[in-house]
Amino acid sequence: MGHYDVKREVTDKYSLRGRVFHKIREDILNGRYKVREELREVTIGEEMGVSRTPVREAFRQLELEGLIQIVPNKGAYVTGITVKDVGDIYMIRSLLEGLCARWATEHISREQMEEMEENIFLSEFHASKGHTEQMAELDNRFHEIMYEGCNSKILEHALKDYHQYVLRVRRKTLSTQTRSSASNAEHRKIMEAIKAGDGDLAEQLANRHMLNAYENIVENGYMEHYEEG
Amino acid sequence: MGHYDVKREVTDKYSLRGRVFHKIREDILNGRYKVREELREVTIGEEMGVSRTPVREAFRQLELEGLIQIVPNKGAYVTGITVKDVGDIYMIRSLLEGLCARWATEHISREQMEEMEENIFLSEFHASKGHTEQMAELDNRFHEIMYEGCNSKILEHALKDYHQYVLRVRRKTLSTQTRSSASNAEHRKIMEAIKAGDGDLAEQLANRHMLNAYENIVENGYMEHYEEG
DNA sequence: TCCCGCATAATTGTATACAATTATACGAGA
DNA sequence: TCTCGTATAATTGTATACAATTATGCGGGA
Repeated sequence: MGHYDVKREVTDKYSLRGRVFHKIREDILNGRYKVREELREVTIGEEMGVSRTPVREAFRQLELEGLIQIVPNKGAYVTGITVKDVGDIYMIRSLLEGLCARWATEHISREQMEEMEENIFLSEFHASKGHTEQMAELDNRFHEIMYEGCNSKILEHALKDYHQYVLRVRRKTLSTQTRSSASNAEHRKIMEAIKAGDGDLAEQLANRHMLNAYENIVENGYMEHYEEG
Repeated sequence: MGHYDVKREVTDKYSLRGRVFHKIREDILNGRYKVREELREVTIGEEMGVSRTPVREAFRQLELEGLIQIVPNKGAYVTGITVKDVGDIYMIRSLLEGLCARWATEHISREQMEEMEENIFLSEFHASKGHTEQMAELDNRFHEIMYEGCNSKILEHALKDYHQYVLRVRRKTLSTQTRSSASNAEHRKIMEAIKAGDGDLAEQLANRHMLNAYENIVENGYMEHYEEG
């Protein structure tokens, strides 16, 4: 997990290596590359019209992110997210989102607070209309606002990382109306606790929010196509 | 992070990139390269008698480990840890080490348990002799055993990351006799809780262990030469 | 048929050449 | 003297060539 440095994350996209990195990452998260699939340097290079050099460098980064595994002199293989991994991540997130909510209570800016309120307002509107796509987008954004509002680059980066990592599962989860509405209600309560300056409550609610999301995933069998763990 | 992992860690050291990676890493942690110092590809390559290619790949890995920062088209700079970063990491670690201890209680293997007991035995021996170097090494190892024993690749990865990240501070901390002894005592209690199968207690103790370590750092001003946050 | 060994191909590891970008130095003009 | 612009050097980014390693296929022998 790379720490901090927002600047780089942007600039990176304009180098070939950065583009290769982001593309492979997306392709893995979107399921284009299957688990255990071997990624060849030349093949990917040809696909993107670049040489092996930037591809190799991207591989090294992807390995440290845990998305692929490089066996020396052999190749790069897509690592799978197991059912257990998803569970672990939700447990970890439960703790960290709680901490994040607590810190956000202390450090969130006026603008961020306003965006959060607006986010919930909009979510409730789209919920009443059944706009699942927008709701999913707003749900993601709610968490990002909180990450940014906690005033900790380290925690923000860690949470964004995990958030990304379980994106495939989340997309499915939020497509169901009932969970999405429940999620909205939980967001509102978290927001209100942050606004009221009640750090303990905010932490507890954010904590519970993650556990609820995970329970929903398990109950509905959204992980059925993941690896056994 | 599957079955190939161990092989790679070993083989890695016999590739040029692996050697470069480990050497730079050591040099940064040992303070040979100062914060904000620029690392040049050719210079390091010449020092080690290799070309830029393996050096560049090592840089990409070091960046994700958070030890250096690469500014596109400019260079690689040794990153500084801010005082706030260290604090944030210890708060995050407090939560995650707690979770790790709880999970270790449920999943630690017989061999790992034995190594943990041996670790504490040895630590106490070296403490009585005043061998600070060995004590620091054993302290690090204690945590790694717990990380490995929690049976979660995700959590293990995250904790090893943070562990490594604050290593520079830790080396100073553990060089003081008093904290080191206190740390030993806390390790023993954690180990006993794990062995007794008391997950709640193990979590609580591991939690407290991190907070104590952090308090010690703050009280003794070990972060005075770090960046302002 | 099965298994071994060797030649060949495919793939990764490293070095080098060249392109693009950024830093530096120096002189002209005010 | 100071500032700006340009030429030059230094450094990183990418492509390509070659070396080392690993995979593949085929023939011979039991």
